[in-house]
Parts: sequence; C-alpha cells; structure tokens
Amino acid sequence: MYLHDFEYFNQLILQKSFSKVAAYFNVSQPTISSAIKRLENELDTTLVIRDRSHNELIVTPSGQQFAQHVATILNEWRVSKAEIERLNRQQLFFGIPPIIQNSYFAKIAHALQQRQMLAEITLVEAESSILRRRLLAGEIDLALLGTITNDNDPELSRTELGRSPFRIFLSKDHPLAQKKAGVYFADLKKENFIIFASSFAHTEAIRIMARQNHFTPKIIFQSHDVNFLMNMVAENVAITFLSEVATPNRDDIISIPILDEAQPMFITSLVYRTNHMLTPTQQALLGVIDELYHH
Amino acid sequence: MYLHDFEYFNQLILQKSFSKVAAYFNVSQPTISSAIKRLENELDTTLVIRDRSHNELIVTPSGQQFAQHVATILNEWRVSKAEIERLNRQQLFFGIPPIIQNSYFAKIAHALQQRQMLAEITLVEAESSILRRRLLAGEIDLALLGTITNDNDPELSRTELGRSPFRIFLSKDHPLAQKKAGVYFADLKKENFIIFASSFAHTEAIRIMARQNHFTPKIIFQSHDVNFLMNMVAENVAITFLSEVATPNRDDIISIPILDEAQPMFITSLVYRTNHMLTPTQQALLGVIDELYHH
DNA sequence: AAGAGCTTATAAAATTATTTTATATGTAAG
DNA sequence: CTTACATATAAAATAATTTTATAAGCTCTT
Repeated sequence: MYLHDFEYFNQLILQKSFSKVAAYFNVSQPTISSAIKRLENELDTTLVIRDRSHNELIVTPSGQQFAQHVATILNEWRVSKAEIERLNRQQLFFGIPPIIQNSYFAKIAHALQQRQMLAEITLVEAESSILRRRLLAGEIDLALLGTITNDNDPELSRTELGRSPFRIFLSKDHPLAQKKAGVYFADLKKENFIIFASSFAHTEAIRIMARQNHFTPKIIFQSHDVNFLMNMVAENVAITFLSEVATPNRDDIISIPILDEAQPMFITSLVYRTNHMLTPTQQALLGVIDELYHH
Repeated sequence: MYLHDFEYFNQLILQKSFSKVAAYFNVSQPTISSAIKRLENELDTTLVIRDRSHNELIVTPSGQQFAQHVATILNEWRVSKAEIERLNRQQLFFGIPPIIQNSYFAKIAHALQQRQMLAEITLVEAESSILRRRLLAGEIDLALLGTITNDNDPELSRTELGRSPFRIFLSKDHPLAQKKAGVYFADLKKENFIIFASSFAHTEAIRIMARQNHFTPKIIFQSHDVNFLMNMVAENVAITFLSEVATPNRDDIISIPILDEAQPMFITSLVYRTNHMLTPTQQALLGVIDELYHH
C-alpha cells in the first residue's frame, strides 16, 4: 500500500472525478482506478459509487468516514516533513500577531539576543486566526495568539500568558480625555471610530460591545496598521478601541478604561501543536516568554 | 513510499534493533536498513544513529519528533480499518462500565428494542479507563464513561449526561441507617468498608475523601461485582461508598448522603472519537440516551 | 438509432520499487 | 586474532504500480 493511494483518494473526494485526479497528479487515469480499488480491497468495502448514469460520484458512508482519517493522516505526514525540515535547519518559526508584536516583541527579542537565540528564530507576522491555521498545518512551530474566548483546538496546546481589558484610545485634546476613570461604551454613540481591522479578536470585541449596547458605532475608517491608527487618533480625527496591550508609548494619546460590567478580555496565549516535541531552543523560548510575562 | 516503512520505523523505535525488527516482520534485515534509509532520504534528515561501538541505537531529535507523528498515522490507519469493518457489518460497538450498566442499561436496551436497534449493537462491558483506551484505539465506537473530573482527551468528544454525588450504602440494621440526613466522611473512621474495585472513578473518589479527612478507611474487602458488594452490605459485614447511580432496588440496603462540603461527583458522559462520523444508527442511539437522561 | 464525447474499467506490457541473497564492514568480547 | 553480532551494500529476484491500449457504459446530438 503506497502512501500515494491516500493522496489519490483524498483528491478523489475533493474533485469527484477519476480523470481529473489523474490529471492533477500527472498520472494516467487507470492509476487512480486501481489505487481506489486497492484501498477498497484492503478495507473490504466500497468507498465510492461510480454513478455513470448521472455522471456523478457518490461517496459511501465508509468512504466519508475514511476520508476523515485520510485527511488526518496526510496532514500528519506533511506536518512531519515541515517540522523536521525546520529542526534540521535549526530554525524555529515563531508566529506573532501585530498587536502583540508591537507591545512585547522588543522585550522578547532583547531577551533572546542576550541568550544568542535570535538567529534561530524566524518571525512570522500574521493575524491570530491565520497563525492558528498555520500552526495546525505545521507551517509554524510556536505562536503567540490573541483571542477573546478560551476555546481551544484539540490539537493545540495553549498556555494563557495574560489577559487585558479593552480600552478607549483618544487624543489628549478630546473632551473625553478628562474622564480618567473611564466611560461606558453606551456614551460613545456619537463618537467617530477608527478600528483595527487585522485582528479577529478586536473586530469581534467591538461587535460584542455594540450588540450589548444596541447600537452600531460610527466607524469612519478601518486600518491594518496600528501606528497609522494611532496617528489618526492623535490628530483627533476619531477614537479607537483596542486592548490594553496595544497602549502606545506616546504622550499625545490618552487611554481610558471602559466601565461596562460585561466586557470581553483580550487573552494572550502561547500555543503549539500538542504532538510537537519541544527542542531545547523552543523550551528556552518558552522560558523567556514565561519570565517576561510573569515577573 | 510504502505504508510499511512507517511500521518498520515505529518498531525500530520500540525495539531499537534493525535485526529484531526484521525478525518481527518476517523480512530480511536489509529490508529494514533500506526502509529507514528511504525515510531519511525523503525527510532529508538522520532519524537514528547506529552507534555500533556501544551497540546501541540513538534516536535523533528528528527521529523522536517523527516517531510521534508515525504513531499518530499508524493509529489513524488502524482505526480506519476497524471502524469501516464495523460500518460494513452494521455493528456498533458500544462501551458501558458495569456501574452505569446496572443502573441504566435496562432502560436503554428497552428503548433500543422498541426501535429495533438492539441487533446492531454489540455491548462492550469494561471499566471506564479501559473503555477510554479502547475508544482511542478505534476498537469501540461509542461509550458511556464514568469519571470524577472533567478532563478530556483532545481526540475524544464528550457530552456530559449527568452527575451524581457519592453516597454511603449500609444495611438497614446498621446504626447509621437512622441518619437519613447523612453523615460526614470523618464519622466513618471506625467503619469497615468494602469497596468497588472495578472503577477508577470510585477508587479515586474514596482516595480523595480519605486524603481530605486525613485518615485511611478500614477496607476489609474489595470486589469487582456490585451485586456481591451489596449482598455483603445487606449482611451488615461492612458499608460501602458508591455513586448514587449505583443505588440498588432492594429494601435491605439504605443509602445516606455524605455531608462534607467538598466532595467528588460521579460524572456520566457519552464519548466518541472526534473524527468519528456518526451513522444514522449511532445518531439514533445518541437521541435515545439523551432522552433517557434528560426527560 | 447511430455516432460523438465523456467517464471509468480491464488486461497485458512496461516500469518502478522493494525485497532477498550474498557478502562486506565495523565493533566488542573471548 | 578469531568469533559473534549488528548493520550496510550491491546485484539479482521479486513484487507492485503505472502505462498503454482498448473496452464498456452512459448521455447527448443529429
């Protein structure tokens, strides 16, 4: 039984055509026929029904069940290859979302440089939801993720590093800047918002606040760049809603808390695949991050 | 790349000897040599170091990492085969631990018989921890499990059906039988216990109570048979500690609650593999069980 | 209703890959 | 220095898959 047979079957389920799968793999059509027949013999079942009268391919319950397992097997095999390649190159792919990068990576990088570990780390900058997907696909080894729920994929191991509330960021000249004690979200009905679009957690958080308060905030602009966002805020064009970890180090912007009883929290977690073996470097990185967050 | 190569590698990690693995699979020794070399070429890495000076086999970090994935892949493949075989035979292997069987299976069986589903179900009677292992190995499809924690394996999907406290069961002639309101566990220091040994949840629960109360109960006998246990209790030989679901339908035995503030709960859950596809029969069974528990 | 066009199946030949056989090499122990 | 044990190597044998060529089933068209 060749591993190839699994690839063939997987594509057959996706493409529902023997000949298209053959074209896809640059093999002849009978190759696919015999591969599927091999699998059916091995499993002693019918995986697909070739309904030529309606020119369609019906996947039997066995076939559907098997497709699930095949997807797992092929993913595991691809993850192996990617993971071992990085292991050989002594490269750790470390995912970090922009918001967290802005606030934490300078510190993390400094600590890593002291330990001469920076060269082994390749930074992958992407939004948390994308990093999550790439972790599952084995493309990155370790990631910091920002979320607002505690949900976890079974294949991922997650350690919560901290949680911070969301705040309102506004120009020091904005009238609300005086309200150091904070504001209720409902008080922001008339405000212009500029929001951070590159984080599922942030867009989701603002959606939750909006629904709880039964109004739609006036969003005049969305940006994927926190710096640009902050510049706009400093110019008093609009206010923004960001997690506390995004607090910029500048004196023309004030942040005030939100006083609503129920509000989402921005959870920062360190995540890796459950069946990923941590190398010494990776364990050291975990230690560095743990220290930075907890001491 | 043959699937066989994964089996060879897996055994090599376990047996740490090329020739022993060859003997294990009834193939010649060079077969293993070349299989491992194939894998090493494919992954472009060294998986094992043949240290002939010390006559030992060292598994490299890549090899260890890969071994993890290989174990997953092979398990998935075996699960596929077992699962599809049952699917073809229209057989559902349903695991149930003795305690839960005693209290619930009569009702479940009755409901299933009404729906003419009993013939499709093969009952697997075993302790929860064994059922859990067999679920993971793909040997059974669905199980009721009794636990005292909410911990869950990532590969298993678990639905909590109910939780019940533990109680003390004693003869109607036992002095404590008058204490209908219940007793504190600490009051049982002088009592003779006979305990149910076939349930990790039960032995664990009594251990927890013992530790909390800083004493070791006087266990005069352990049994794997709840009926025998109850007969001993009826004879006033000893008292026992069981979850409420085990309550027998007989009038010579009294059960009283435990009054301790902190005490474990016996959680009954319905469990199946996350990537297991539910057949119509299985969905119907889920419905039956859900109805019995919640209505 | 016959043929074109599309899809999948079948069988034999060709190809490719793995396994065996036979042997070599390296190391420890006697 | 020889034996024993473990793994590697190379060529031959074997086994498996893939290709080629062709058939068969079905729909649609003319």
